[in-house]
Amino acid sequence: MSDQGREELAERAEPGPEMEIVHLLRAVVVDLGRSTARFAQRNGMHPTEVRALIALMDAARAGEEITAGRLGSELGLNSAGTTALVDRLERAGHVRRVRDARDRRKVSIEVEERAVALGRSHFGPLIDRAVELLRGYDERELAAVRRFLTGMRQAAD
Amino acid sequence: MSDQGREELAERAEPGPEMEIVHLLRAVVVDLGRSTARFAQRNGMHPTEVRALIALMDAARAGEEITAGRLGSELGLNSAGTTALVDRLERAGHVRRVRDARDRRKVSIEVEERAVALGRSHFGPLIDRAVELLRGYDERELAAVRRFLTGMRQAAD
DNA sequence: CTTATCATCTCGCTCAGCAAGATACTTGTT
DNA sequence: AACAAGTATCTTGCTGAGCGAGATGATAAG
Repeated sequence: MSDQGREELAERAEPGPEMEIVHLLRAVVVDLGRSTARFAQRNGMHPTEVRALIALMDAARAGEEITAGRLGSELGLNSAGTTALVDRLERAGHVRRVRDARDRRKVSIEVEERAVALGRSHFGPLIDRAVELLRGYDERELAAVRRFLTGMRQAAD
Repeated sequence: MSDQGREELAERAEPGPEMEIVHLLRAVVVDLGRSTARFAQRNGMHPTEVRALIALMDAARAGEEITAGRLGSELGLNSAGTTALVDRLERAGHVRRVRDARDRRKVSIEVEERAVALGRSHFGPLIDRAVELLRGYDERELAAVRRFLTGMRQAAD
């Protein structure tokens, strides 16, 4: 037990290459957050609105219809907040409400082309840069990055 | 010009292993954000307050004194918002104000031990998991992850 | 000693998000 | 068919984070 304690202490004192990467990942998360906030502000949006658009585009890419309620729970908003959010997005012309034909209580949210283009204009270059970087990687290096990110994703729960 | 357009279209249609990793990184950012939000809520904090604590601990690790003003600009808040933020953190006992002895206009912010422990209780396991994951990596794999993260950080500006 | 500049704080306001409840539609039961 | 219960969204009134403008206190320059 006291050996265990001493080992842990030593581990904290000596950073090592693993800790460097942990801090690097945190820095990436912070910096991407900042970049997203800048994008939001430049376009008169709240960060939550950007998060909503990203969630909507993700769903669209996966071929899923997304309703107001599902969007809200995805973002951790209650129903009132969700309604207000969709109102703002709709007023800004980023999104449109479509009443579901089968279950007319449901409202599915569709992203306007305009919003997709806007998002691409900001995140496109960033994505291009990432792809460019990764093109120089061989199979084992790609696998290493993939494994690390997948592991971090699971650890976040 | 139309050839260019067709090529671009083809590139979007065929994702490739690079795009998979880009989406994975985005997912990690989103999931870590969610995890941070959960931590904030469980402890009755606003996300901004958590961001502030992280910024303060970063500064402390780097051995820098951080003033109210510097913290505010780090977080993109104006002076009024910064004062309110520090008020809340101080009231919750996460932080204390210390008037600078040399320039008595300045107020440097110091993190209480309690807040450090709280942060460790949530992010500690996540960090441990990351270190554990990376222990299995050889030098080239570590370098690949490091290069990718560093590149993404630079691209975020 | 006066004026300019800087760091922080105070005041009044705006607006995102919450809690509670209303409205509209669907499904199951008798 | 009629009614009750459940589900999805919207409405209302409120709390509180953050902003703009300006006050206060401290330092620096003339």
